[in-house]
Amino acid sequence: MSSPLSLAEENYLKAIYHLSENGNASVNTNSLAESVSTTPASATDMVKKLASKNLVGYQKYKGTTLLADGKREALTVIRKHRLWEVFLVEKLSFKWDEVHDIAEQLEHIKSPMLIKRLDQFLGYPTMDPHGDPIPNEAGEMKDIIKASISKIDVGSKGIVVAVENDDSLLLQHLNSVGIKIGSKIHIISRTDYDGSLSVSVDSGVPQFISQTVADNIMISLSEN
Amino acid sequence: MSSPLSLAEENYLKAIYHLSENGNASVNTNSLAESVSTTPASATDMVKKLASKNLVGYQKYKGTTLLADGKREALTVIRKHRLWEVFLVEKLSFKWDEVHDIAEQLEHIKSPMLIKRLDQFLGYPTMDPHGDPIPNEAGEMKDIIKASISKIDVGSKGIVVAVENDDSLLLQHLNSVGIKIGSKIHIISRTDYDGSLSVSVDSGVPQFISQTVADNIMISLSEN
DNA sequence: AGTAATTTTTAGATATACCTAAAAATAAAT
DNA sequence: ATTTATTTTTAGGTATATCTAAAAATTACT
Ligand SMILES: [Mn+2]
Ligand SMILES: [Mn+2]
Ligand SMILES: [Mn+2]
Ligand SMILES: [Mn+2]
Repeated sequence: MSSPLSLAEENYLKAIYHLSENGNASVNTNSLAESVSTTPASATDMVKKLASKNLVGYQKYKGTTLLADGKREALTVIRKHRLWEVFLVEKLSFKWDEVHDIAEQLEHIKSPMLIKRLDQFLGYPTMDPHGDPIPNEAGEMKDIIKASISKIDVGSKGIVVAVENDDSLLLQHLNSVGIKIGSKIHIISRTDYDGSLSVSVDSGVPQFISQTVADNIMISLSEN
Repeated sequence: MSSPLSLAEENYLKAIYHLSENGNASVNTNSLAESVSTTPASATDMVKKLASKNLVGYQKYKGTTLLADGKREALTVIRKHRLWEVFLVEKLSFKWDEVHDIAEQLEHIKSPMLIKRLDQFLGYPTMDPHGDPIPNEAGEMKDIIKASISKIDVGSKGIVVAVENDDSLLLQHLNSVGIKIGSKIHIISRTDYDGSLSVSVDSGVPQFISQTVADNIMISLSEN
């Protein structure tokens, strides 16, 4: 039916998806243009083309919304992007912050079979190295909770997505415990009396974390 | 210095490399056009552009030759293509004959680090799943010998690249021994008296192969 | 050598995805 | 309610990589 999408079309759909907070809100032309690093004039051109393919809804001066097909395409690209990021970090030992640009290229490879096999090879991950959820083939993804580890159930596993304090003493301390953005955290136990935690970092031996420190560590975990 | 090559430019350079038998001979416009599935007019246009970038030598009506820079670029693309083919077969369980089209896309991903890491992840392979040699970072590759397993030293390992006989009884027999195009063969021992062999197929238990059968099995192995 | 066949190049167009500059519509401010 | 500022669209172009049709050069054949 529809010709395969070009790299540019895929990037626009993905940008619209992100800017519309998961495909709900309407996106204005200037933000879209900025998001794909182009001019508003070019964005208008592209949005018209996407509208003619029934991927987005568009009315002059009124913004752009994803239609069902466009949302599906966007989620497919996001799925590929995040799966490749997992591959790069888990299999090729890239760091958390080195993978985005490579994934921006890999996300456009066209082969449903490749993605199926990659997903299997990676053990069907539900979260990427940045703590963002990976859509399944149907475009569904688990809800992701982002919260301080001082407020999360014992037994939970997640990825450090932020440290809410740039005190260099704190950062040095985290360094000594091996906690950094992208670390995998497993909450082993909590002492109710003082709120201190025992956590495993990147599958290592349990580490003691005081509540003061725990308050600053934000992790991302998928519900269920 | 030079702007990154486009996908089209990379494909032309690769085609010129293959058509010129490894960058030596000169390539005529019609074959080049056919090889990249385009018209001779388009090939002429592209060859002019590549010549202006000093990647190929070109004189009207006299054909095209790879220059040093063009050959280097071609070999980089071929290296990437073959490494990705190994990845697809070894890690994602694709069949020998399913990987080419996907590798045609993956070969254009731009990231020297990615290829370095991929190479390491794969254990620095020297041959792709089709028995073709993988150039190293400097563009050098091992010589590949293609010969019948009845004429190859005990201890050698290689990949089945052809079966020189389409007798259905032979093919059925090979099937029962698990030998097919792309199989990894390890020659365990040879009985001098009748030329029969004991070989391991895809790292399995040793199999008995008579000389009559062995004569028909062509494998590809890297010299060293 | 002269003609015919083939190969290759040029000329002129098309589609994609950009751009700048100007016009039009919408939103904000007085 | 005007005026002003911002956003968005249109108009007109550019670069890449294609195409077809026609011209030119080379090669092959009597
Ligand atoms: Mn990313
Ligand atoms: Mn990510
Ligand atoms: Mn191939
Ligand atoms: Mn190959």
